[in-house]
Amino acid sequence: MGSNSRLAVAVHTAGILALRGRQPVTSDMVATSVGTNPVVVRRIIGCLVKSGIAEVRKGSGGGAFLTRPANAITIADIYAALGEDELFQVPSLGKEHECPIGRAVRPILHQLFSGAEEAMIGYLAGINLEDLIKMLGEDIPDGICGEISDD
Amino acid sequence: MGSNSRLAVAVHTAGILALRGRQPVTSDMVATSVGTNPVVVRRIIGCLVKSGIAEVRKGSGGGAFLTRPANAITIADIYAALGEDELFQVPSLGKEHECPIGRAVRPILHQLFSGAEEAMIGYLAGINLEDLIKMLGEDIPDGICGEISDD
DNA sequence: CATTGTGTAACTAAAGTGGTTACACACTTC
DNA sequence: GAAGTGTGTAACCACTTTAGTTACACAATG
Repeated sequence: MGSNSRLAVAVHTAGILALRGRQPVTSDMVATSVGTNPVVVRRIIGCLVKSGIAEVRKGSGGGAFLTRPANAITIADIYAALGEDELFQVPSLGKEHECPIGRAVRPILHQLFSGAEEAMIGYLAGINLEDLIKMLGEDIPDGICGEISDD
Repeated sequence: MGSNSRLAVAVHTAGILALRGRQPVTSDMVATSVGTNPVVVRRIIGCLVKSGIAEVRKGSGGGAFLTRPANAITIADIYAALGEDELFQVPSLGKEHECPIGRAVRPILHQLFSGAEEAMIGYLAGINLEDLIKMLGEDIPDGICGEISDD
């Protein structure tokens, strides 16, 4: 694709985990809700686990759940968990035959782009999972895809 | 690649045009400075022209030049000129078998992601080509890759 | 009219994602 | 301990995007 829907899947996943509290959620359930494959979800959840946002219990009755309360997890945390490359790349040049302007511009571009990325991350840092759930509003159903309601 | 170095090329290109003022710059010259192919540069310049930032004169002695003073062109203008997709995509789901949460989450994600992109663009809008040139500092040489100095 | 430079098409190559299948391993539960 | 459940991960395919390159027609200068 080239286009990143990874963050969408990750936020969606984390949102579900937040809704379910300490109830473990299987990758199958999340996949059904997101509309993708369980393996795709597991790859994302793996990122969340690696950065300490989520935890996974294996075996029967297992699944993933958040390690922190929803209001202690920002979207920026989730973004960082994915470990994406920089938004904009500055192509590296050959060492020799380089234009002096070309050489001078590159560090400026780096600075510029990292500033832009910071700005974006700053925005994401201002929203946490609890906010997200609140934004979902009243129409949150009790079950994920009708499969489960609660114990 | 998947990674966007297009913005880097575009900003680099626009920077050179800004440095050269009304002197037309050929795609060959820019390509040498950027370290890429003239065609790649022409594709980028085409975007700049389409959005009114630059103009192109064909034929001998021709090339591209900016239509506005450098301080009237922000990096956000250049970013917009490229016509990139949204930074983060929200995957579209099949219509039927959709989880109610899945359905509720998608518009929230859209809102979230466009907010993030706005934040980034806002940052880019705060920097114009004149700022960029100033950042280059004193070590701006007089020529692009030593080929030309001035008329 | 010759030269120069753009615009564009066409093709190749490389990389990232998503989707899928398959299977070993861990953990729970009985 | 045995069975069942769910994860982790590898392997592979399909698709998309981008960069790079060659080639050539067309426009404009001089």
